[in-house]
Amino acid sequence: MSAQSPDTQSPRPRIRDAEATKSRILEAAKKEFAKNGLEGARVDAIALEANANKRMIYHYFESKERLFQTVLENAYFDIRESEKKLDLDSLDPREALERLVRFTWNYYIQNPEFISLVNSENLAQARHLKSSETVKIVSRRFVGLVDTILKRGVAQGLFRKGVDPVQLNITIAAVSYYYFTNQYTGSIIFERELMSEAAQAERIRFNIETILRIVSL
Amino acid sequence: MSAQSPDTQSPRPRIRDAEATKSRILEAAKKEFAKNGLEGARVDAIALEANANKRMIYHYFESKERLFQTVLENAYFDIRESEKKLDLDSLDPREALERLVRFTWNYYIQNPEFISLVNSENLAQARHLKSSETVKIVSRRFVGLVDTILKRGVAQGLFRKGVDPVQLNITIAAVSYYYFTNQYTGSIIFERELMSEAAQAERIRFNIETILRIVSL
DNA sequence: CGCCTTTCGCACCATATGGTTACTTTGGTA
DNA sequence: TACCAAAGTAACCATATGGTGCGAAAGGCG
Repeated sequence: MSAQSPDTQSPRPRIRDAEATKSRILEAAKKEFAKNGLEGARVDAIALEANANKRMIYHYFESKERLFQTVLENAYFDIRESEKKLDLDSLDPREALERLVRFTWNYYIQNPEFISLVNSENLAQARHLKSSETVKIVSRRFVGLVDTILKRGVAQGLFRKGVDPVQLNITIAAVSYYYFTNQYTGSIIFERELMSEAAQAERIRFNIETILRIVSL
Repeated sequence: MSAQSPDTQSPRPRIRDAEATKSRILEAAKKEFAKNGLEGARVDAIALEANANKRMIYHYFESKERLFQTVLENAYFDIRESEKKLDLDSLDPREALERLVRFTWNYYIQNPEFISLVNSENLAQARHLKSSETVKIVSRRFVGLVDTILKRGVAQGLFRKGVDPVQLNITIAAVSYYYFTNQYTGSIIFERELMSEAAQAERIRFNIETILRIVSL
């Protein structure tokens, strides 16, 4: 990089961009909260990582707690947005379920912060989510997704009747979520490298089979 | 309460009981770590709850980190001890699986700290468990449990062949564990009281059915 | 009984942490 | 172009926190 000016100590002109700064803070906060939990996360570390001044965090987000809340709400919003793009209604019900199971897995892989954030929120007894209307709204659509698939499967004589869509939903999340969130203790207890490519492929297969067996006649 | 003596400020004679003190500290630590996580837990709070002096914690356990490690190892030891008492080998394979699923559920209900401790340890990337030989040993027996049931089921023509006992083990834990650890966010997202007696009974039923469907022919 | 190891308690420390005060700089606009 | 609200910075603060130094008392043992 060449010298921009012959200044003795060019105090690089501060760029004013509120949106960019906010977004850098949010990204850094997501990382830090995910890595160290709500209590373990350090506001100074977030400021540093975001390349922002700590004061800005309090300026835009009021407190560490509220920053966490914003990060969490965004995380829920993002996963539900991704689900919207799945277009499951055009698929055979069995394939739709399989795609949903695969999607869940891949989302956790690509967004490892999500699980950790949710864990932190549960440790906090969901006190940040209680007041969040957005999360409730986006979640409703999500539950409807599986319900529709189930109904279509039953109508086509592919699935058995009486499967509770909420229980199925929970189970679809559970079989992937548990695997990831307990990957460290799991690898020790089962004396098996759970995160290798081979192990992952095997687990996805098993999960798809599990979910299809739940709904099968 | 009557005055025990006419002393001006009877400094109640200190009772010396190392084992009792250690055990009170461990119990208090389990509670505090489970409630607030490894980072959120406060050593002062543990001392207070244990009715012990903070100095004793460092005397017996060296550091907060090592105290956590001890609590965690004990927790794993306890759950494996309980499983030993299940006597699954005398049961019909299907009933053995059902009993194991029920046991897992009940254990989490009766020992809510367990899940939270394991979550904390995974946030810490299992760094406290890595050096623990005891955990590895007691875990081995645990995996063998399901393997035996599966083999017996296959031999009796009740279960299909080729089910990986580790995958099944993980799934048995997953369907209960996820439900509990995400009970707070879950109740919001699914807009349903997940911890009512009725909801719990329904979930146990669903879990048993899920596990039996995985192994069925 | 007197000794001495172990258990226990108080006061204290260095540091880290969430949060704030007070100030400077930027850049859109009247 | 001068103004001023908003964006940004640095130094600072009160407090909480994990961890210790050191002395006192308990009680088993010779």
